[in-house]
Amino acid sequence: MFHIVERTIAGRVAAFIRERFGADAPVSLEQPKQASFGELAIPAAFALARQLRQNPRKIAADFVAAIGPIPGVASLEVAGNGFINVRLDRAALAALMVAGEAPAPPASGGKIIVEHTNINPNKAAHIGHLRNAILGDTFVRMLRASGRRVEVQNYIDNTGVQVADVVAGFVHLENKSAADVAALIASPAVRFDYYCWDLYARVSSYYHDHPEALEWRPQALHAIEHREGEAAAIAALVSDAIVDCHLKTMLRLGVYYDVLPRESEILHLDFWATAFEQLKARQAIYFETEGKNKGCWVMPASAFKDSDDASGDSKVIVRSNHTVTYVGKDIAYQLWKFGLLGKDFHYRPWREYDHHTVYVTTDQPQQTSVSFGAGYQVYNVIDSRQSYLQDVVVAGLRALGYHDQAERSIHFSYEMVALSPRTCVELGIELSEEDRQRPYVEVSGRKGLGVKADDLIDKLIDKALEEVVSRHPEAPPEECRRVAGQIAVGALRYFMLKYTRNSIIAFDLQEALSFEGETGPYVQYAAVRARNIFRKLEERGGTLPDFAALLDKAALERQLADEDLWQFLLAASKSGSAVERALASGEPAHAARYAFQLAQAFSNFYHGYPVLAEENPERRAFLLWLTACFRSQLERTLDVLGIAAPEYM
RNA sequence: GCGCCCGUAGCUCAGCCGGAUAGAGCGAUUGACUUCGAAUCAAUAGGCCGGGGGUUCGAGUCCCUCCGGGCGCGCCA
Repeated sequence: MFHIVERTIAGRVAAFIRERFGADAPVSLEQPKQASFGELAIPAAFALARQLRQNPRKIAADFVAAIGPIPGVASLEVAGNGFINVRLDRAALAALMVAGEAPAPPASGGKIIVEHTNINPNKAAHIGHLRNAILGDTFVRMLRASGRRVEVQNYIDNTGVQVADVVAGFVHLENKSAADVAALIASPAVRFDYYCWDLYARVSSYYHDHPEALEWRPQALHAIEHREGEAAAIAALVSDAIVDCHLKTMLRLGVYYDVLPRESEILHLDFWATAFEQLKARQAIYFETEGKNKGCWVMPASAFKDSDDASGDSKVIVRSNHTVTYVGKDIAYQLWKFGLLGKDFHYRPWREYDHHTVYVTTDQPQQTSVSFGAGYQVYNVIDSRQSYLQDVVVAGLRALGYHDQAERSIHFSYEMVALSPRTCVELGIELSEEDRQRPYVEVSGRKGLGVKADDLIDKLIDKALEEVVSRHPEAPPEECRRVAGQIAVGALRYFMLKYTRNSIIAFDLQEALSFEGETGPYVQYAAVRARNIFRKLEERGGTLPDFAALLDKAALERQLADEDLWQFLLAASKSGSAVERALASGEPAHAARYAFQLAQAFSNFYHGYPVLAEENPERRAFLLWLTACFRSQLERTLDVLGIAAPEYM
């Protein structure tokens, strides 16, 4: 509700600046440092001062004198050396809220594609993947909450080196046939993704000890690419089974996808050939005739680097053996995402969730009429280590003349998840003396180490279950387990979200398992307590008062004269504003922080104002109504973060 | 060597386009359960915002430089 008022004020101020000063300054509203300064501050006078070469304080004074009344605003005051502080009409804002939140507008605007997760389908997911998926999924939820149309893609590299290595392991180290692997997948006694996790580690160390074995890799890759023989059959079995494992893991966290575009279809539908023709025709790449890249098609360094010196290394797109690099395929894929390739996949349903179907690409024409891609804007959630390659992809678009699309290709980058030294020790990872001194240890490069996503979730659930059972010994076990699951997911999602994207997370088991302080469970607990007040009311045979009848403008005016109550209401009105801010800054962490602040405000309110014990009827109605506001905003914000509000805790 | 990121309280981090007295959580110390459940709340201590220069009415935020740390820079993906 608050952001609607915010928007009204910003619009009115911008219009006023236009007509009076003839300037088109963008109007931003800030939150004043202190609550006593009012609810909003307009710093516009500073920008105008520079333009008009006048004292900002004087401009602010003129401004306040001339602007006239603004709906929802009680007063404007000049403060500091040129701030204009806004005091809202408390009862007016509250009356809007009593009348009810305006219905969410239908999804509008161009389709936004968010690609995330993108795990190699050759082994179980680990904590680094969790950060990717949680970040991507939360961003998707934020976009949808603000009325954007979104399509979620999870790219599957089912023909790459990592799959090939596991295939080589099955063939050469384990002498398994496709039928053996199929039996392994079907066996209830085997966790296939964990099995492959270990096998992949074994293959890697075997390569290390027997370098000659490395030739297995190109053999497997060739077989997979041409769909020949046992190796190709095993590769298909492995990647399909592992994709199912990944989707199941992500489902535990409430992460869903719309479509799984696969590398195999990019190959077999000749996406690259089409992109290659475009790149050659527009001279975005050229055939190198000399130097170390002789015989390759390359993109000049000047296309993707700022420096104008041509000395930088150009990027090979097509190798001298005529095969295309990863970046080349990625350019083709990015073109498809914008509907610029002039080609499309075919699609078939892959799996069915609650009431949601995930589609997968196929090279065979289908009956279904679904379509994907052709987005207006594209977010690629990929860790920051790949920013160089992402730059090359965007440069490819630009070199083809697609400047707008290049602008709307956003590398939604984030830093890695490392482990804290003590967590390494706990997991039995040997550390050098140097590592022990570091704040964190990067571990994902060390094959077979690291923390599996499902293990972590299980550990969190066990811990939460202990706490739930100790508090509710009488509750049925399955119910406790469900609540524990919600708490575990809340803890994990919040932990991954509370850091801004380019902060390295030093993952610490103890810290992640802690349910106190700035955590998901803290926010969940606030939501539970808000709900409990209404449950208690019902248990005592009370009924919900008619808020609209009891809380007229005069009543709201009386109640909101209490500064603390006004601050509480204000906090509870800002969820829309917080999501918009998080979206604008591209930081889901900002939404997470708001959730925490809201929960803090409620806990504070909870202690200071016994709602049900209140005897004055108007006051009691108001406190109940405020509780309802807190409750709906807490639940709404948790939902945007992908965190459930449990029945009890 | 080149490019990108980071350096803020003992620890982990916020700090929105440059604005008012730099904020949280954890840890420490001290209080609050006969109350709508203490997974909570209140209070205290803790800061040369890595160093130095600049830009201006005004810098944690922008520019330069130095120091310290991380990550990239393949005809791997």
